[in-house]
Amino acid sequence: MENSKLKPTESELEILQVIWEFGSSTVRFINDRLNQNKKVGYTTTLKLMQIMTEKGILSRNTESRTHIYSSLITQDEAQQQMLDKLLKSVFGGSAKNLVIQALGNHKSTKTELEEIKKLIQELEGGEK
Amino acid sequence: MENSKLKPTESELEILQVIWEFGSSTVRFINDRLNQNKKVGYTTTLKLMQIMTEKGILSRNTESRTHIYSSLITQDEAQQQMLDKLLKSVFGGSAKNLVIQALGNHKSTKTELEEIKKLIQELEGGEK
DNA sequence: ATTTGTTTACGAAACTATTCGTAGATAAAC
DNA sequence: GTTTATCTACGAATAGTTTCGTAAACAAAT
Repeated sequence: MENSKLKPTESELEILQVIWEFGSSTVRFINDRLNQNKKVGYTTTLKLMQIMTEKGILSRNTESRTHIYSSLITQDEAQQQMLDKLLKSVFGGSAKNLVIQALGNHKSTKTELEEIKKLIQELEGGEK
Repeated sequence: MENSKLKPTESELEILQVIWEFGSSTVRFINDRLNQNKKVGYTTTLKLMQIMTEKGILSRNTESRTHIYSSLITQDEAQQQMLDKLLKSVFGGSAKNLVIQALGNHKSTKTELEEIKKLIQELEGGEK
């Protein structure tokens, strides 16, 4: 309920992704990771992470000289929030359309499809 | 293949949504629509639509004094593109996770769920 | 014809996001 | 202990987005 309004920017999401995948990290580690995809200066990443800390997206442990940053928002929260936004802004609020696009255009394994089917069964059971 | 790189901003999406829903429109019409949700000046909307035209997101018919704007990108294209981005940036590329979140947290009718199940059947049939 | 209203064009202000250079502190290497 | 490398802090430049005021052209109303 606290951070319900937080919407990470593009660059901030890239940083969050690293933390979500590898856990709390240093600026160095994250910057190295980012540089596997595109060139970005160390102080750029540092600055971004400092800003994110001010915004309440990250927290940091400053005990040692090299600070260690953690995410204050879970991947789940971010997923939920951004999905909501996309749903409203581009899919006219229809989850069905979104799901159909997602399934239709991105290969999913048979196992994955089975899992989704199972979920649908449960949902159908739960609703009247 | 032309506009594959176009990523509409927040405000631009709001304008596109109106055009997608009602078809080619004037600035006046779109601005009135937008003002049903939030206050926004006429010239603000005008300016945005002019910029969108420069970017190649909209085209316009200037025969009469009151210009008529059309979208150069379809809702489908926008959906596909933004879904891709969301998938990569927040869902680690897993369409399954995205679908599960979408279905789990947004009420869908039984009919909708059936349609999705049908789609999955087709997909399973098509794949080996 | 004059006033009033509507439209486009233009420019610039306000705000946000992104980038990085420089300086100073601390640690590591020698 | 001096040099070298690494780190944070800070400020500022750049770029992108959003906002709107003003002016000029034109149309409608009177």
